[in-house]
Amino acid sequence: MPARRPGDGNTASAVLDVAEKLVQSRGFNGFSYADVAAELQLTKAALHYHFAGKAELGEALLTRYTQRFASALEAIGSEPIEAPAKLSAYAELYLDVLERDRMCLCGMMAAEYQTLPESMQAIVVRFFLDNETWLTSILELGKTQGTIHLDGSTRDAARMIVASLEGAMLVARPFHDLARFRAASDATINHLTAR
Amino acid sequence: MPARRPGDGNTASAVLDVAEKLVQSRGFNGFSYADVAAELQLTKAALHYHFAGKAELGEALLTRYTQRFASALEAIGSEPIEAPAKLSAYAELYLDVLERDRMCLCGMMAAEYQTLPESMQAIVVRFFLDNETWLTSILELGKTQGTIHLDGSTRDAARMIVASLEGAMLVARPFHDLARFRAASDATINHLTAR
DNA sequence: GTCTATAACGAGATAGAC
DNA sequence: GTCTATCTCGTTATAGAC
Repeated sequence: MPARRPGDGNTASAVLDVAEKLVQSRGFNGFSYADVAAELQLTKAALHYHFAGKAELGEALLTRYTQRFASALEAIGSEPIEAPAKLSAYAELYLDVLERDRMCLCGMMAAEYQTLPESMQAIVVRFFLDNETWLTSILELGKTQGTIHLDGSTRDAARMIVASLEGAMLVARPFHDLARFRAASDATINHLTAR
Repeated sequence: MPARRPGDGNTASAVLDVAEKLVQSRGFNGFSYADVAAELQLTKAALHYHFAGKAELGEALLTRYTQRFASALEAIGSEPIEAPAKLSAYAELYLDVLERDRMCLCGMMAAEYQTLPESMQAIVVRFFLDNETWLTSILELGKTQGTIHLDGSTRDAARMIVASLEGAMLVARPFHDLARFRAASDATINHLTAR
């Protein structure tokens, strides 16, 4: 990943990188154009050229993030591993974020949900729905394989996984404690694994 | 709960009520003195008399919230019911918050953690530690009673409960869906209950 | 694409009258 | 305890030069 140079056509992407980091650590209401501009040694006006307003920047952030996440899910889905391993790989995605001392972008925005423009709210909601749908399919696969055992519905279990991992990130971050996340993550996955 | 009248000595408490609602729904960085003043038909200057600055207001909010929560835990601890019932009562505390379309005050502030004054950060961290300690004692009780079965440590299980419930609130709120919370909450509690 | 300059607004906060 | 008035600063955003 080469460093950005003025006018090299990668500015928009560099802006997204910096803004993403700021939102994931400080929240959408906790950062400003000035913060991004300072870090990239640009002016606020230059940012407005690339992203007309904060809402547009937020939409772009969410769109890129959710697409990346969807690609990661697709990759995990294609791996020739059993369902429990796919769930562990899923949890790893969250851990990767936490390791950089960040909150899930959509988890952060779920907290700030009521203050977001509608265009952004819609993307946040869809992120969670898509995660649930993907997890549901993995859980179904596990049931077929006999590697996953569930008491209730696969949809409910999928929702529980999302909630547990998002909550584990939320709580672990103030403690700077990856072990806190791992414990919650492992307990969640393990208890779904057939005995 | 009688309505507040100017100068009746309940203004500080009324300010806390309004600010608490605003923080729980919009976040600490998502509300302003102007919002509180408007709702109470006061001026911003009057608020500054009661709470010198936003940091002091935030500390007061957290202190009151955590004390109330601690009282609720003490009450549940004293009830003559078995450990699983105590855990259900614990989950009810979260549901009560969600029913008013609010996030846990400390869960919200955990998201915004990096932007908070240190005085507030310390209270947020202690809230989670106190919850874990209380839950750990309940889980120990359950093990003694034979009503709770755990694979790992009581401390890890306590942390998992906190994370799951906070995460379930976080995700359920954008959907305005109490059932989403209940499903995650029930699954979490039930799987700890001895079979 | 990026800049300077500035507009327009809202934020947290303070002084001093009542 | 509450007010009016004001201050200062940071925010989003725009106009227009380069």
